[in-house]
Amino acid sequence: MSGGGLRERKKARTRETILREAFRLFRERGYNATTVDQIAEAAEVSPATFFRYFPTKEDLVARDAFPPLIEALRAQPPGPPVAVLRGAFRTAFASLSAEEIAAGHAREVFATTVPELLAANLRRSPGVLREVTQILADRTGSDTDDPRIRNVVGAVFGVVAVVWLQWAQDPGMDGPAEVDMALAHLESGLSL
Amino acid sequence: MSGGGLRERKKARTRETILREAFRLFRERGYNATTVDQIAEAAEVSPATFFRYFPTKEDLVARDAFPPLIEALRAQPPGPPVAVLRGAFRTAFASLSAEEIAAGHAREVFATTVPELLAANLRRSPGVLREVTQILADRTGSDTDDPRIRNVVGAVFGVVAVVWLQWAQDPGMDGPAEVDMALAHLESGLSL
DNA sequence: TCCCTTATGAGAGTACACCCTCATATTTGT
DNA sequence: ACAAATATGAGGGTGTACTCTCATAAGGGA
Repeated sequence: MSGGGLRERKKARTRETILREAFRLFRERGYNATTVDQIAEAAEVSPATFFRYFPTKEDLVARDAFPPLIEALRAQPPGPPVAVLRGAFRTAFASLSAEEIAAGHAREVFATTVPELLAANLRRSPGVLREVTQILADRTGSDTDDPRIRNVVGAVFGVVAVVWLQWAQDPGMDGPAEVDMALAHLESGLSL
Repeated sequence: MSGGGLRERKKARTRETILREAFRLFRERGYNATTVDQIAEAAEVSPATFFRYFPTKEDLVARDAFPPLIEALRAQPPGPPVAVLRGAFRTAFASLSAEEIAAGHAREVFATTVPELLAANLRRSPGVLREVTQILADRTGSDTDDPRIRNVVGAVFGVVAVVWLQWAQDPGMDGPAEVDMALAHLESGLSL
């Protein structure tokens, strides 16, 4: 990871500096109130350079589509779809270090706090939803647009989203554990 | 409703003209590619006047938080939460005319297509979720932050959202009916 | 009819994301 | 050590949402 020439390392460091300073400023004065010029100045690069690293300001916060989930989903043993998805979430979280989860959470807090960022993230959600739906359909041998699969995916992600929202507001919460419990609840038919 | 002085009527007409022309332009050239100046010109008002009617461009598309749902929810007979929510959706849709549903759908298509608008709509979603959660908690006599209620709300809205997304892409679909079927499926434990 | 309130237009002005160009500095391969 | 490739800075430029001010016009009540 630390390999590559000096150029690569400098680029990576610049990139991290920009990210770090940007999030610091976001935290201090909010996303909208922070201008690109301010971020550039704090990171000691020119505004032009900022845009060479991040095409848009939103890209600072756009995260990748949680690839571990897809991978974990493929590796799940057979079972009812909700259980399979629950297992996938569990496996995916287990594959991350505590630091990774914490970092992801910090970013997530922004993403759920600032609507513009939420939208930037959501922009790629349909793709994830489709992919998950596709995998589940393949596994169960049903059609891709089987409404039942669609409903399962919707319900699961709805539950996860709601836990996520709550986690963003209550940092003391154990997010992954809470997700698992919530999915167990869904699995058992949302009983009271 | 058509009462009031001439002033009121003119204002209402101006407002509708702006909305109509704006959506026409959006349809023709897209949301981002349509400037406020163009909308103002098409509606034959000055740009300044545009902003007197709509504080921001996004407000053209921001819809109210589907008030019929809240109302219908309060009026539901007692029962398990998922069934109550399902009934609320059914009642809410029934209270709307076909035109209203179609208009809402058209607007929805924009809202799911253009990220900026998605953000504008999402901005009020947490409020709706909280309100629905609150009502359900009151009805069942449980605490507002009872995870079970939270999970139910998440699952229901997740399912509805997924149907909604599909509806936005397939205008031939009977949205309300599909929502009802999907919620019935959820109610029965997402069986395959 | 006269006055008061309010809506509008005109137009200049601001803020900020994002682009372009070109000169300079830094790194890499030879 | 040198040349080619590339990263950066400086700084000017653009588009567009949104604001402000002020003069004019239009509606409403007496």
